[in-house]
Amino acid sequence: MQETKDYQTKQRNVIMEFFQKNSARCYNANELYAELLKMGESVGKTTVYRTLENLTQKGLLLTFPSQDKNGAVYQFKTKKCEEQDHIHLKCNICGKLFHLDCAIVEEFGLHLFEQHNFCIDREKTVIYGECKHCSDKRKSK
Amino acid sequence: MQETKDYQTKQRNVIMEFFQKNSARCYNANELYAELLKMGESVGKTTVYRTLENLTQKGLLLTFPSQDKNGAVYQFKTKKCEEQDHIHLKCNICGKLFHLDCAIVEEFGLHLFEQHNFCIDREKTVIYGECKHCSDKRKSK
DNA sequence: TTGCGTGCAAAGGTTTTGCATGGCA
DNA sequence: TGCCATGCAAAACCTTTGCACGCAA
Repeated sequence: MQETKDYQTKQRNVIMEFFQKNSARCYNANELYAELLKMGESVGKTTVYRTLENLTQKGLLLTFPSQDKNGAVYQFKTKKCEEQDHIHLKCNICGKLFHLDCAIVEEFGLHLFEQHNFCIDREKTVIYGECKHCSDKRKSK
Repeated sequence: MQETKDYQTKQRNVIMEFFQKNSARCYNANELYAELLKMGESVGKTTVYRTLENLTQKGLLLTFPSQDKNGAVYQFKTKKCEEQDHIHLKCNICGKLFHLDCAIVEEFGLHLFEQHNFCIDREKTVIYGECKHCSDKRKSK
């Protein structure tokens, strides 16, 4: 789509630092825009969008298609994400992302491939559900 | 959100019949609108949206959040979808939906729950990848 | 007849594009 | 200096809402 040039600009650095510091959760374009404003680091909304796309293409951010009406969300791609055989779990309630880094992923993928002729795309696949924290909270109410 | 009343209207029937006849793949609102037009069964776009929501609420359609920029996609919910312990596989290439109806789903869910404290949401989770048909086609090129 | 369903027009929200200006290398 | 990045305004989309009219029950 767009070439990946690489000028080191203030805006790009600010956004990248923001995601690194807040790597536990994901943000949509608006939230990011608002957070940057709050920090006094105003970045135009157009630039926010273009930077999000650019960083995703470079493999520095993960992009999740919107599950609600608030648009796609973005999250810092940690070292863990580079590891081959893991998959993402995402909590419907708190939105937190977990890395399922376990032999079962390999087993599951192999089973799908051998028994069902389906080759899983680990990058794109996200398993939705409820994490322990949110499930405990819900039950204690 | 919206109450689920149930008037039997021409538009609703047309849309429902369309999905039943084309249950192998999914359509977004625009595609559905265009297909109906092509068939000479003009249905207003507003009605298309409202009907898609209505049918989804009634459990007659599956709704998948958009993976691309073309909006959410909808597909007929076959009898298979009612069965408890299955999960959806979706091919990135042809868009076809498969039903993984196999003991491994139960195993996988149990493992996630017991070992990782994560309770999978089978309705919302879609496993993306490449189906045999598309993978064969790609390899033969 | 009652009240939901329909569809037009318009609004709302997210994301993209055109274009002049600014800033990195 | 050359060229990409930025950001404003405007456009392009998808989707929802308001409202008057149509139609099923």
